[in-house]
Amino acid sequence: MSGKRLVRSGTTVDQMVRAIADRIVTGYLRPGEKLDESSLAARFEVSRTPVREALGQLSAIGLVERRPNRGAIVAVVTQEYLASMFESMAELEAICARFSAERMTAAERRSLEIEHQASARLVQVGAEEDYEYFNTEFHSRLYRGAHNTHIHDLTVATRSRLAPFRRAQFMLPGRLAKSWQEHDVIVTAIMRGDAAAAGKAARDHVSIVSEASAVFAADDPKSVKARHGVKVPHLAQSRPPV
Amino acid sequence: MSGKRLVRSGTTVDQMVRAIADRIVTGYLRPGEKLDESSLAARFEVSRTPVREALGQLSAIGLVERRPNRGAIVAVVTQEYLASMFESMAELEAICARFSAERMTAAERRSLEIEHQASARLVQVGAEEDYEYFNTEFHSRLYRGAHNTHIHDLTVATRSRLAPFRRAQFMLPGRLAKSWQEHDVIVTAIMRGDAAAAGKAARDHVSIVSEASAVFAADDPKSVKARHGVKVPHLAQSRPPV
DNA sequence: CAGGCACAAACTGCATGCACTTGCCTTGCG
DNA sequence: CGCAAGGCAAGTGCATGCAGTTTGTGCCTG
Repeated sequence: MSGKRLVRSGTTVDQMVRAIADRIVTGYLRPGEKLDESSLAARFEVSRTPVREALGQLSAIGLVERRPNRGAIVAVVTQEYLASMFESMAELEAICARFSAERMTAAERRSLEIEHQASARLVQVGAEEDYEYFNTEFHSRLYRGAHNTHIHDLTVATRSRLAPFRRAQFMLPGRLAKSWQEHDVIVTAIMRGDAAAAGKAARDHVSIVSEASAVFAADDPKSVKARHGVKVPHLAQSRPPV
Repeated sequence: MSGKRLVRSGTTVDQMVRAIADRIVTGYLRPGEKLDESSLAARFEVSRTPVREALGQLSAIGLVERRPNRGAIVAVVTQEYLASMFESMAELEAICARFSAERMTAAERRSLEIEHQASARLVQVGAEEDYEYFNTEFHSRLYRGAHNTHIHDLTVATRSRLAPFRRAQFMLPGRLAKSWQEHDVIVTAIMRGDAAAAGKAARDHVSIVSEASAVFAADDPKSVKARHGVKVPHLAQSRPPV
């Protein structure tokens, strides 16, 4: 029984959405795990109603899967769907990088470069956790630098859905240096205003991450896709891992 | 009033989501319009609970906007955010077209070509409504042809959010012929397997539609509350972080 | 006469209650 | 011993009730 009042902002439903989403994105709740309304309600000391609404919203954005009359589970992502998300991510990042190369203000470019250089030290000392923070920040800058709110939203949403699978690559040796060098290519292209090169570099960067993570998919035949209706993933990203 | 929708599939909440989303996407409910829980509940002859849940889900996917303790309204899209959606749409369609050019099966290519040719007649006789059906079908084929479920989802979602604004262009004279010709460029590129050309053609196609529709945005807070003007630069139209 | 101020109506947000569905386990029968 | 039917517990889905908040209106005051 650790967290009760985790976040005090917003309505109870909002808090539930954040709390549950956070647990899914961070991997604390794993794909396929059952999400019992009563248990969650008891766990967070609220009634079932806000929990229900939260599950409905999470289902709408694709983080959980709801079977009518049969409860909700953390969305199971098939190998195939995971691959499609990584590929989408590569394309979305490529778009952001392209736009960033064309549209970032002088101030944005400066910040990007400065922060990027600052993170170089972390690579040398092998500060994984701290680097991760800079890494998240780096990508966020790219998304914002595109100066396109909707692309930003789509990218952030996709990124957060990939988060549980991305953490897999933490342990790969030499990843930090490699990541930094890839970032460096992107930054250089952006500073030059070379949209095409920035796009390509960003796409390649994600593709490499993808390969390192793909192993962790559950290639369950149960598909999370194949559903009707408007399904619009919209999820702002959660706080960087502390 | 168009009578209640007695769709028997799914739960009451699902029906509400579909019913309300439908009214928003088709423009029957307009941006800024208030969505009163009690009224909707009475209107559809259910209790407030499923209506509430539906509004929550629609809010999660961005179709409606919720102000805590102050009710829900159909999401108001600023000129700027609309532009960002159209631009995103162009990029997403470009991706789909590129992938389609590379990945469509022989059968998919054949169907695409056949249907496309079939719609040529409709242009000649000026059958707007019928052409619209083929147009939708055409784009859907592109999205599916990309063989990437997540990109498909993102694209469909974005498209549905743009639907209310897209309908504006119906009335432009000569649009049918122009649209068909643009489709033709895309089809030709896909048949050739020329990904780059297909992508460019698709992007241009959307861009043109965008110009025809942009006029219909509600960029000033005239019909809506002026309080919406308080916004942070980049997160102008974003929903509060989940 | 303008500008609050307070009260009231309306509405949202959450809790609770109840009916119905599902899955499991028992029990009876072949 | 296997299997099917029935009943039971657990859990979901929706309705309703109540408390807290917001908003509109009329009155009071300067």
